[in-house]
Amino acid sequence: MQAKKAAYHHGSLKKSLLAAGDLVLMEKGFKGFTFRECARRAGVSHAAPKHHFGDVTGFLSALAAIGFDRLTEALIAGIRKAKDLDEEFLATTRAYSKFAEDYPEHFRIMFRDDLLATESVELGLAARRTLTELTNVILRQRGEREISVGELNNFTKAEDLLGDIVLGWCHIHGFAHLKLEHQLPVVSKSMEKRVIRASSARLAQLIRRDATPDLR
Amino acid sequence: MQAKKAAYHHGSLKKSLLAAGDLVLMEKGFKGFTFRECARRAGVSHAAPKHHFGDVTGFLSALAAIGFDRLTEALIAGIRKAKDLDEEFLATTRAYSKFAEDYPEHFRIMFRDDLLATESVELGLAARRTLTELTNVILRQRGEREISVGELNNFTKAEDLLGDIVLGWCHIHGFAHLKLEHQLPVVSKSMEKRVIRASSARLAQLIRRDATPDLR
DNA sequence: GTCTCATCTTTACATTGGCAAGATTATAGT
DNA sequence: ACTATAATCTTGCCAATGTAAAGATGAGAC
Repeated sequence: MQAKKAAYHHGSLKKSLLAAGDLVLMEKGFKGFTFRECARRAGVSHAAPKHHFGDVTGFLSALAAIGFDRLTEALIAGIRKAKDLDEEFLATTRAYSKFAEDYPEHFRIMFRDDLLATESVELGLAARRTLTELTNVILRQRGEREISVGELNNFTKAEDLLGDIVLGWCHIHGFAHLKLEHQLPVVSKSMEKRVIRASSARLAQLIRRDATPDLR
Repeated sequence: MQAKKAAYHHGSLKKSLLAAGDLVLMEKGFKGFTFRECARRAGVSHAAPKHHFGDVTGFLSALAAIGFDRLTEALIAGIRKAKDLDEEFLATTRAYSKFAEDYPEHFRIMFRDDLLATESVELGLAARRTLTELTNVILRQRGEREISVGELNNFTKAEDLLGDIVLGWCHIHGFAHLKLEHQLPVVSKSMEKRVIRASSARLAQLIRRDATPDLR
């Protein structure tokens, strides 16, 4: 039945470990996340992961990269559904926040500089892909052309654009984070929805107004 | 010399443990934060903390409460230095972010719902004191009278005020968090300063403009 | 066909959080 | 003042963890 018997050399252990870690993170949370538990699920000894990820930091970095990729996809999917610029910024906020709710433990490790190997190129790339998507949201609000991941570095050097990115991202991220950690003064679900709708709309208007002041 | 010899009953163990935990958190970070290490520093056995804090969650909650108190103080101090409303919102953003930099590990556990005992009354109170301070920042921007901690519940029921709080807090918190975890596309220190100054100013203007549209 | 090296296992160790049972002493009741 | 009770703290224990070292296995190069 199973293609891979109990071979001494697993064959695709790295992938299996990542899949296991992904599940453990979702099922048991970061508290129950353990190198040994992941190894058990992958059907190997507890010392096996070392050759593929080094220490726990390296392993978490790989999982965080998966998280960023998933966030990027969630943003793209959310944006696609929006039918105009007003809706798009709100949709981005919602997609970002929904990701945090769907993958809370991923979200938490993704933004834990002390737990990650910041030199990891795949993690850096994944994070930049997400940032590129967010940047493009801002660029569309400003009525400017979109960019690719490779152009990100040049574009963040423009101070006014960076200002809008910070303005937008801080709001989006802050909302998602505060909501995830239950720090928002929640009165009711429906009110929260209206509030974030209004906030997003006002912020989007601010970005567009300042970007094209002559239109008003 | 030392007032308290090696008495079987420590006398003020709870305080000593909190002080020890505070130090451990700052010196070793959350990774090196250990129940036993804190007990060692307080000069008691490894099982002593249980009677005062139950499990680690309870202990962390107490430390998080200290963090919120410190944040509240930092906000008040930062706000005091500002000489007008424009500066005040920027000062709040800076004070909030500076706190995250000064006490990164506290900041991290303060916003980790899964690690804290959400039923802790002292933690809840400390968090509400911080939120009250932030609310008052918004209220002053809107030209309305300030509130005390006890009034917080009533005020967050007003949808337009809550909208402004969310707008302001998400920006302030998002910036502090993203900066702490090194996710902001930083080009240079000076540019970052200018960017956050501009962002804060624009947001403050937005809050004031919408609150008093007749003044424009 | 042999050699080399990456991959994986086994064993070992220091450390952790939590539990349980015992020691000590503060406090309250009489 | 004496005693009982409860709170506080210690000791000893357990299963589990991350990391390191040394050994086993087998894939691929030559």
